[in-house]
Amino acid sequence: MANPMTIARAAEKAGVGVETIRFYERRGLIAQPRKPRDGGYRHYDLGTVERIRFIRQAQELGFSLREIEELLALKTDRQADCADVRMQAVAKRREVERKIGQLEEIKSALDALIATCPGGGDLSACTIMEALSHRRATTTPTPSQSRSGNVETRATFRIDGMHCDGCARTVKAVLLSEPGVSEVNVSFSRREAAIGFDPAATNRDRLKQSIVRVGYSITGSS
Amino acid sequence: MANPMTIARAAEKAGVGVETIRFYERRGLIAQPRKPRDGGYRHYDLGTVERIRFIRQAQELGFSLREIEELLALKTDRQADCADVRMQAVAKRREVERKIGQLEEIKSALDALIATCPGGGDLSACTIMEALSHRRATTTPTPSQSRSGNVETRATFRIDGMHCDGCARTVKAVLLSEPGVSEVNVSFSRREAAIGFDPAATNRDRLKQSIVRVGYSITGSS
DNA sequence: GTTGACTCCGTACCAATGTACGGAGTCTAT
DNA sequence: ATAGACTCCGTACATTGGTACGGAGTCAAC
Repeated sequence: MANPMTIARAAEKAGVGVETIRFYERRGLIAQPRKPRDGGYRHYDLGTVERIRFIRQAQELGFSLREIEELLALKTDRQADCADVRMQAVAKRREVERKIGQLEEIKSALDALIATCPGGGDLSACTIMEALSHRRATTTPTPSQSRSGNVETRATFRIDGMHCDGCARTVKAVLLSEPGVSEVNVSFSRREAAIGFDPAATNRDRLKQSIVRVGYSITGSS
Repeated sequence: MANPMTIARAAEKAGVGVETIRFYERRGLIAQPRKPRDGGYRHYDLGTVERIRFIRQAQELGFSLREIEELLALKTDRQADCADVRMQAVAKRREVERKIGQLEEIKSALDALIATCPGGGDLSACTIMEALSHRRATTTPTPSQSRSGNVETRATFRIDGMHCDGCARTVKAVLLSEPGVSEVNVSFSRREAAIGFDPAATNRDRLKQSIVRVGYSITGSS
């Protein structure tokens, strides 16, 4: 072995800093290679470099180290199924979508403020400052949660990710295949699904999950 | 004075916790009212409550405490002009827009991953894990990767099953997530995909497969 | 056989935005 | 006058993802 890979070389190959590797080792994301028996420096192998690259790729997609830990655990789990991974990805997409939505709201609010601003002059006339002082929160109040008996219940979900009527049909079919669902209307144009179901046989969360599992996301419900 | 406003009441009026007020005081965002001469508890006035509300409103619009500090400084500055405030708002909007763009990119990448995933089965077949292990960073466009001396090759596929522009975008995202693919144009109206790729990294069959896997079919190629 | 680069390890620190704790003082109602 | 609630103050902790430092050991080259 002419040139064993020490930590700095591994870091370079993986595109991270030496301290970052040590940090990942402390976090348990990667195993710390054992020192050679005769002492001296640790030797890193390509598998570890690969693992670090995996971590960075996942980070770029918005996964946190904690989530990546789970992904890596799946990797070595013989029982693990591709569906597990897919669910993580779908959940993450939903999260990203939610964040985008929030930022869009912020942007509109800023747009509105900027639009009304006279653009100059005394601060006392500044509509932005004015607005910041008195604007009401945009956050929605708590909806009342009426836990019903076994009467037929209705739910409406706002769905993101549908591209066309074909997508809407897929969603409808999936919902109809769920137990306890009696009636479904999915509108592609309104991006929503209206569902009638028996609360004794299923619940909103199960319905949501069934939609998410086929690759769409729920951005609201009523 | 019947009922002086102590910190807990101020906190409640402002909609924050007591500790948060203390924290803002330490940060210098709000002044700490002086204790009455006879000792005892501090009295808060409505101006302070108003100021705290201002802070929270600005936070909701994405301003950091540091930025809010500047905004608040402007507030008491006789020289300050409305244009200063407006500039802050415009800068913040740009920042928000940039963040949205980044998240959109992440979302597309996730979309592509989710779309290619078989949705179940052994992990070794999981395209998401596969992609995370080998996906090239999106941050490095590296357009002139001509290190291999390979010729860029072009292919055009005729695709069946696309319903809308959303489908076309899906196909595009999927193709771009394939290794070796440098350029993709998918036209929904013409039902075709034009692809530029590195023949050393992939081939026409792999590209076709990636399209078929997400639910479309190839009816011709050139 | 020494110099310079690198590694090892523990620990401390960074940013941002709070939250929590503990002990002592104070206020208010009964 | 005493219980219970509240305040004051300083300090520590939480979260996320690393960076930085310092002293000691090790390796390779000249």
